[in-house]
Formats: sequence, structure tokens, C-alpha cells
Amino acid sequence: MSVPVQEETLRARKRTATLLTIRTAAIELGLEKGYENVTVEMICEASMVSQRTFFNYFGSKEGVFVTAGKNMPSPEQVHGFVEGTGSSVFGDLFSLIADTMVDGDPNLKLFRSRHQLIAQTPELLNREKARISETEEAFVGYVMARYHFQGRDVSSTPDLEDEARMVVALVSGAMRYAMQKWVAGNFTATRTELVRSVSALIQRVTANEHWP
Amino acid sequence: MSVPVQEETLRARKRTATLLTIRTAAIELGLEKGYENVTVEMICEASMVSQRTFFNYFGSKEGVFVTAGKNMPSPEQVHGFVEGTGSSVFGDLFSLIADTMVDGDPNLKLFRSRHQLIAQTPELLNREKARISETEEAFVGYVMARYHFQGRDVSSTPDLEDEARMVVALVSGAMRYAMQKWVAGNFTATRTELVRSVSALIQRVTANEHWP
DNA sequence: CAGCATATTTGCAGTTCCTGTAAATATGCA
DNA sequence: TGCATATTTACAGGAACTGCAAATATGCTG
Repeated sequence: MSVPVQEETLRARKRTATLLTIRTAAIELGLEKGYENVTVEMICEASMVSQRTFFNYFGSKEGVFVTAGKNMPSPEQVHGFVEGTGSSVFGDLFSLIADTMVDGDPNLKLFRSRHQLIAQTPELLNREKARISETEEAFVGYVMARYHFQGRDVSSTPDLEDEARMVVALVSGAMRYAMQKWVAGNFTATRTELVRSVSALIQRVTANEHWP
Repeated sequence: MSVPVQEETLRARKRTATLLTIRTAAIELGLEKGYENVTVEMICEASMVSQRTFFNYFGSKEGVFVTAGKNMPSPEQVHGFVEGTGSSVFGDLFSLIADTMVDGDPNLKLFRSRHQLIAQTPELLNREKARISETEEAFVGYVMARYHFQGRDVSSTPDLEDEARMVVALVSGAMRYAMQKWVAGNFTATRTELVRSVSALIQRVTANEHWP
């Protein structure tokens, strides 16, 4: 009758709790005093752990602010993208990335605070950009998989991988644009609307072009 | 008769010499041992200056490798872009940025060594990317200026600045794509060819789209 | 050239981030 | 309960970086 409630072991729960405690304290301090005026020591004192534990969890001071939980799409998400109805690689990829960033984080409040802090701290913003761009390689793979699923092949299109890279680069650019608007608070819309709005802008921009 | 040879004062020449000595030593050591295995102390010993002097010059360890001086486009370049014949914002902006990056470094040998080291050091590569993306804000301004020069105005197009940002974001994405290829050594072409190639790819990618 | 003003270099103390190591403590499990 | 393993902690120390004031070098004027 009684379902085992113990989905997670005590250890795991404590770990999660500690991680969240530290991160919350860090972000709170960061927003209050500014990133560079917060020392690891302060964060540790506020969250009642040793410095060594802090570094065990996050590896670096920046890590506690920048590293989100998992920010790679789940296999299901990837599958959905690869075999998607997919008339629009661009829109679909944008959605996939947006999903990965937003839905991955269960705590929306913390997520927003985190991004507010990152947005107002050049050092963290750069790191965040770097982190995002590091995942691009994976996305190139997904786009290629999708192309293959659609029957497109390297034999028919020799520079198919270049094409994939370009798609990822463009989406990435669009993503940065969207993130910028989002943290600036100009996007209260749902993600669907956001995708639509961004897509429209891209279309307009590219349509206006008289290419060289 | 004798033209004053003293274009630069002794002080200035010494400064330049010291800077070059330190940077050269640093890059040599970096290529030899790898970035993270080189300490500032080693660089200082090799170039016979104190650590304090090192930091006076470069501000940080990364600085000696990444900072190339400021490379923003000259007023003439900007003017050329703003009032350009301009059938293609995209291509023109891409060219402007490419010009800005390649220009300016008188010492080609060192320039190449530097980029080789940056390319093989993720930490430096990220920093380099960050440095580039920091100039994006300025480019948004140039695009807006160009729009205005073309008679486009915020009154007729309320979200003109959004459009400018999107253009910069997309070009920036394309730029990263190009840099990636460049670092990988797949681009031996001239910049004109590079622009053409990138443009063609963008057109193909966007043309294939069935936008949402 | 002397001598003063200013620029540059340097030494040194101190802060902060971060790492290795080994001991102490907590949890999981038989 | 008691052992295996995971987690936390203290401690020592390396390396990046900053502020400060003294020492040195250069520029300039008379």
C-alpha cells in the first residue's frame, strides 16, 4: 500500500539543499553588494560552510553564479527536435535552446535573480556567454542529425556541416539578442511569442538585404 | 638639412620596447609550456622586469596575451560604413568588423604566434571572444546611424533599434562562425571571398526556412 | 650642465582565489 | 551495531593582483 516516499536518499537531499543554500546566499549578496565586493569568505559565512566545501561544489567563485544545473537538453527534447515536424530549423532550434535554458531551472525566482546579477556584471556576463558558446558544438550535432533525418546528406550537400554551423551561429546570435531583451525586462511574453517575435525580426532583417 | 629623427621621445621608445619584450617573452613561454603552466613570475624573469611592472603594463596575466590595444574602427571606416553605397548592411557590417580586427597589428609574426596560442587555449579564446563581443554596443550605434542616413527613422519604424541589434547579433554570429573556420585553418581566402562565402551561406540558410 | 618636475620602476605587505592533503564527521547498508 | 563510503573541514601554500611609498630614470628649463 504505502509507496516508498524515499525517492532520493538523505545524502542527495542534503547535497541539493546545501547547494541551493550557498547559491541563494551568493546571489543575494551579489545583488546587494555587487559581485566584486563579495568574497567567497562572505558567502561561506552566510551559508555556514567552509571555503573548501564551497570550492568542492562550485569549483570557482564565478561558478556559483554562472553554472546552472543541467543546461543540456534532455534526450527526449533532442529527439523531438531531430524528428520534429520541422518546417523551420531556426525556430525549432531557438525553441530547443530556450527550453533548455528556462525549463531546466525549477526555481524561477532564483533563476531571474541570477540573470539579473549576471546581466549587470560584465565579468559574469562574459563567462555566461562563453558557457553558452561552449554548448554550440553539441547543437551543431543536433542540427546535423536533423538534416540526416530529413534525408539531406553530405554527398548531396558537401558543406552541410558548414550550413549547420551557420544555423547554430545565427540562432546563437538571436538567442543573445533575446536574452538581452529578456533580462532587460522587455519581454513579458511567453516563449512562443518570443520565438515568433524574434523570427519576425530575422525575416525582416534578412528580407531587406541586397546580398553582395 | 637634418630632419629631426626624434619622432618619439626616449621614454616612449623604452616603453614600447619593454612592452614588446614582455609580450614576446610571454607568448614564447606560452607556446612552449602552455598557458596555465606559465606564471607571471616566469614571464617577469625572462623579460627582466618586476612583477609590479608587468601588472602596470598589462593589468592581468591574460592581458599580456589578449589585449592588442584597442581595435575599434577609425572614424573614416565608420563614415564609410554609415554612408556606404550600402545595399547590404549585413555584408558591409561584416566587412567593417573584419577590417577592425585584422588591422592595426604591425608585427605580423607576433600576431600569428599570439593567435596560435589563443586558439589552443580555451581560457584565452573565451576572453578574446568576450573582448570582441564587448564592442557590439558600438556597432549597434553605427547601424542606427546608417539607418538614419538612409532616411529610416524611429517614427516610421518604432523598433528600429531592435532591428539594429538583431543585425549586429546575426553578424556577430556569422563572425564567430568565420573566426572558428579561420582558427581551424579552413580559410585561406581573402576577406572579400570570406564575406561572399558567409553571405551565401546565410542566404541559403534563411531561404530554406519556413518561418513559424 | 645643474636642478627640479614628472614618469617609470621597484620592493613589499597584504588580500583573494584556489588547490592538495589528511583528518574528522555523516550517511548508507549489511 | 559496525564497517564502507561520502562529505565536510582545517590547514598549508601557490599564484594572481593591488596599494603604497621609495628609488630611479627621463624631460625640461634656466
